[in-house]
Amino acid sequence: MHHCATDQDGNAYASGCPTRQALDRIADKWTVLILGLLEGGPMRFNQLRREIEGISQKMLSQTLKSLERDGLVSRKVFATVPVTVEYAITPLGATLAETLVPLRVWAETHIAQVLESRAAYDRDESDAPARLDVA
Amino acid sequence: MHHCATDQDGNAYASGCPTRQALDRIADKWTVLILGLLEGGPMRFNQLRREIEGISQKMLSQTLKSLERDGLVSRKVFATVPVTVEYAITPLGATLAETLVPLRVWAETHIAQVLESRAAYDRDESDAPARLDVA
DNA sequence: CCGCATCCTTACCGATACTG
DNA sequence: CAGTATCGGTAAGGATGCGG
Repeated sequence: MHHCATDQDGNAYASGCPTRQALDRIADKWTVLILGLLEGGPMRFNQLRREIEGISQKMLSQTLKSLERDGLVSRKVFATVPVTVEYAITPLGATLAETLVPLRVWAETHIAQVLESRAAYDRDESDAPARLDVA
Repeated sequence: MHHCATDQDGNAYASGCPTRQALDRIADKWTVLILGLLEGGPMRFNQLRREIEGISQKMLSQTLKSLERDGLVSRKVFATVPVTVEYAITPLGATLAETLVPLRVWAETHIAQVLESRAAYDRDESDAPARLDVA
């Protein structure tokens, strides 16, 4: 694996490397979810809001704006009586969304193992308290 | 796309859905980078620290611990004079790391377009401050 | 060498209120 | 309906120092 093309000083992941930049872009609570939804077709603001449980209006607005800024999502306004705004994924955004499909598949097939491991770890922690603290 | 198996109320992404849980797991600054490095073979603590530019000792320690807790990374201690600790990716972690390869590829091939779009957006912003949208 | 504990500053993000 | 603006609590995370 070659990691990072802009590697200047021997580090696999320099701070300005494309992987780091892409990660900084998508590594938040909502970006991937929004991209995943828009992959299925254009949606309106409050439609997205309803679909994504727990997102605030502020974060949805903010995330959509940054996605539009980065050319991953497009925004179209319709001058209807109460104004209508439709968000759609761009071709560029679609290429990104595609790379994230395996992640969703992994989640559905492996997340149970993760949760199980986590529970086991926590159980051992409380069984052997003398190891780290208390005592 | 069917999105979420645990969808109870019509939402595509319920808060307890596997995709959300997996996202919460990897959506941080460092997890994906560490997984990517360990995919190439076991590494010691300070070795990882050197490879990942900008990570603090605290975050590396913290992230490794949570990865171990979730069964994605294993930790092995060698009782050498100054103690040696080796981290390795687990089979489960490897399945996750594999799903993230397309993301790194995407980053290297498309991040330039994103940055370009971002620059164009910011340029238009300052050119036409009174403008809201394009109808 | 590995990693935990503490302090402290920042930024995230939800709640609320208000505009077009 | 589709946002923006502001406030404030909280948690992420860097810096430093200590311990095994």
